[in-house]
Amino acid sequence: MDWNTNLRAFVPRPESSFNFLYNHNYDQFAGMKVNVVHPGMAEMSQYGLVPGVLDKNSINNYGNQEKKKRLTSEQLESLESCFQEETKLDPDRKMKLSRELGLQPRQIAVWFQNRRARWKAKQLEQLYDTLKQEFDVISREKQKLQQEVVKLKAIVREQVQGGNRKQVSTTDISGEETVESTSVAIRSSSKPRSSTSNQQNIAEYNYIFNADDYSPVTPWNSTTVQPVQLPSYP
Amino acid sequence: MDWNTNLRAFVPRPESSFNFLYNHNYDQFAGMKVNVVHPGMAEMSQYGLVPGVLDKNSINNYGNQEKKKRLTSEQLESLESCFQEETKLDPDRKMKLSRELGLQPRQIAVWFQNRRARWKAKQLEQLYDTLKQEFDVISREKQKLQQEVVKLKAIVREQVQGGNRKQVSTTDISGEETVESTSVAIRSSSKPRSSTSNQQNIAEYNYIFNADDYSPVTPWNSTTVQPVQLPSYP
DNA sequence: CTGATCATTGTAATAATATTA
DNA sequence: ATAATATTATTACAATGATCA
Repeated sequence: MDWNTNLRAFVPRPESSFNFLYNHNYDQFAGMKVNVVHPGMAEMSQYGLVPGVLDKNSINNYGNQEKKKRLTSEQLESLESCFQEETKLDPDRKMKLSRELGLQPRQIAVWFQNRRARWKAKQLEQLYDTLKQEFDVISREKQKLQQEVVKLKAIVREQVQGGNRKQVSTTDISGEETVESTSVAIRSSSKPRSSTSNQQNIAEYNYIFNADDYSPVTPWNSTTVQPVQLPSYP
Repeated sequence: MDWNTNLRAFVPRPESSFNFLYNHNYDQFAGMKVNVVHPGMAEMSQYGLVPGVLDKNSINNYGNQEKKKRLTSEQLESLESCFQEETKLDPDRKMKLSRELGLQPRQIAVWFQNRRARWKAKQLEQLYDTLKQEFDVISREKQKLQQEVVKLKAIVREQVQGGNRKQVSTTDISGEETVESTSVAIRSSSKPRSSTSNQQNIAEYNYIFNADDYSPVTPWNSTTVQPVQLPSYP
């Protein structure tokens, strides 16, 4: 029952289509071979007419000195455009690509897998950049707010003092919970490189607005940009 | 540390902040070509090599397909500790390790290369996580400040309007610390869930008080999350 | 050496199929 | 025959090893 109800949620929507670039590797000795992983399957057409292709049902058959890797630029183009449409690879397209590009289905699958992995890394990098920018923005906004709060408090205090008939004491006001004077140390973007944006950050305003006489309240040094010690590599 | 110990019971799904990048819900008619699934390439894989005694993975010798991969935990330990001391690998240590671990010098070098490269990636991920946390924190702080500003302005306005007699009720002020409604529009690391929740309340304050010299503090929703696009990776 | 790739190994998840109570 | 359970095949992904430019 329902062998198909499961529709994908997610659908990232590729978009952006500047797949120019990504074209290094102009064949020349291109392909000419591919590990024939399993001969049983149909086509295997493959330009692999080279001897020694025989194989052994075993998965690996590096027997022939041709470990020729690197797909041709044409193959990459196709794969790439397909990937843009959909990062997932359904059996249909896999076989289609397999035939069209003369690659083993397994290779198609692997390529997509690796592609997704690489994409994830890129995504991460991009996410980091945007987050960083937003962080900077919000940091500034917060600073302004802090300044504003200080000013407002000054005004209030002044008003109160100016009109002594008022009952409100300044302590009542200053006793408010505040998050002012929180050190907003902008983590200097130490992210290695950013092919796209990577702006020379705004590391200079590391100072705190330092709300005058109000208690700092929670030092909050979460921004301890630890130098990131070496390994662990979990 | 142990970051791997080959014999681990498998790390229970990484669970990093980037899971949203994946579907983790395979499907898409997993079956489809049921039937006719050639049995041939069963993978009786299993690397049963004795640690330390393996030879090289040089271009596999005739028919002697050594699929051996995966270094033993012992080898990894050594490599790891060496890496801790120095991420670079000088010829001396390379040879030393080669002998001690029974691996080709080339393998040692490769391991170090990969280790260095992959360590970088991990670093970025960590950076992201920490930055995100900081972002969340600062978001909340900003929220509080906004609320505080609103209250302060209300107070000021009240004082001004109230003229000489009007009093500022302390309750207005004291009630200010209960600003726990901070469901800040934080960029959640999980899927781009739009948080169109609160954060509208404080909208009108901008003019209740001639903000001439008081910084408006810009848009309140500047930190809303945009659906990240597919980065087309080139 | 670094970066980018291709590929393999080991797990987990899941759906269709086969087997069993 | 039917529901529960085991099996099988396939897909996804992380971690790695190794190669190429």
